[in-house]
Amino acid sequence: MESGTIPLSSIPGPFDLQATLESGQTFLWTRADERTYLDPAPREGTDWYRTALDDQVVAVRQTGDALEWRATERDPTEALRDRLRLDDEMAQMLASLPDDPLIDAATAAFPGLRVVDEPFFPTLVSFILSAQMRVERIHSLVQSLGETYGQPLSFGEETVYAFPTPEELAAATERELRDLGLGYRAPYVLESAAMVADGTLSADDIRSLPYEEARTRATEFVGVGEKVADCVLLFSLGFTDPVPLDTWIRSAIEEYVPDIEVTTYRDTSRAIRERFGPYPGIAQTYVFHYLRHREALTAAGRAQQ
DNA sequence: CTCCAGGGAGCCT
DNA sequence: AGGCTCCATGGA
Repeated sequence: MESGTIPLSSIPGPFDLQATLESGQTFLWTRADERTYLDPAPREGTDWYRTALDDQVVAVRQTGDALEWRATERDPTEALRDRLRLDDEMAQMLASLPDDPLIDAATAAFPGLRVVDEPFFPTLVSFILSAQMRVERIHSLVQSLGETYGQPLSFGEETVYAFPTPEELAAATERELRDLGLGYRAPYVLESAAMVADGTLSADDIRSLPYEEARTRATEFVGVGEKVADCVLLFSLGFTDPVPLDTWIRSAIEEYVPDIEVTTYRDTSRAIRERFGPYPGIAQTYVFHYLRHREALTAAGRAQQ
């Protein structure tokens, strides 16, 4: 077992591991203590979060002045920098966001939240599952897929499962996936996994296109409409434009930006991106996380007084 | 019991 | 193109 630290001083701008991994962008990490999302972290830093990363198990936690890591085979620092976008100049990017009351409140509530850059296929499947599903349950199902179809990797005395490859998942049956609890999404996952496995549509096919064309192309996957396509582009393909228009963001537009008429996805997206520029996806990710937790934040604020 | 969840497919006009 | 309806499942 290897171990080491990444000093927070080497990361430009604020960084918040818990907010980054528990804000519904990625469902590939698990908290070692199995507590639920956004339960308070221990005093001396966050809990350990684990994932399978490049054929080894990596665990990270954040302390007062560093990211500590443990890995079964080799130093994962470079991979962590890529996935958690540790090299982004966050202070500069946050300062460049428009001066808007909602964005200001969201960035102030969780400074250090970063938009992740996770692998394409697990992200595609995760957000196919996300249709009409709570964040916590998406996480539970993604973990179940790993435990059922993914490769086991030892982590000390414990076992961590990699997310299944397209081939491994495409070999499942609809009956099995329905028994796992995927419901009507089971055939969507199977068909899209087969499309990736046989090369019908790849991450590179989508990545190379201009944003709106990429979004349309991604909807060729089964179970992927414009909203899910936006999530995949934002959280796994490096696009900074997507503003996934889910129920939270749509209601936020009606409440905070009433002059934007919510019509078609394309036109609403264009209008909100104009307001959220120059990094609409980052602004959206902050706003989504803030909206889902602002009641708790308000309650905590009252408790402190 | 009802209602709802980071929506999308299929079918209708 | 835009508007319906149905879709599984679990938790509040």
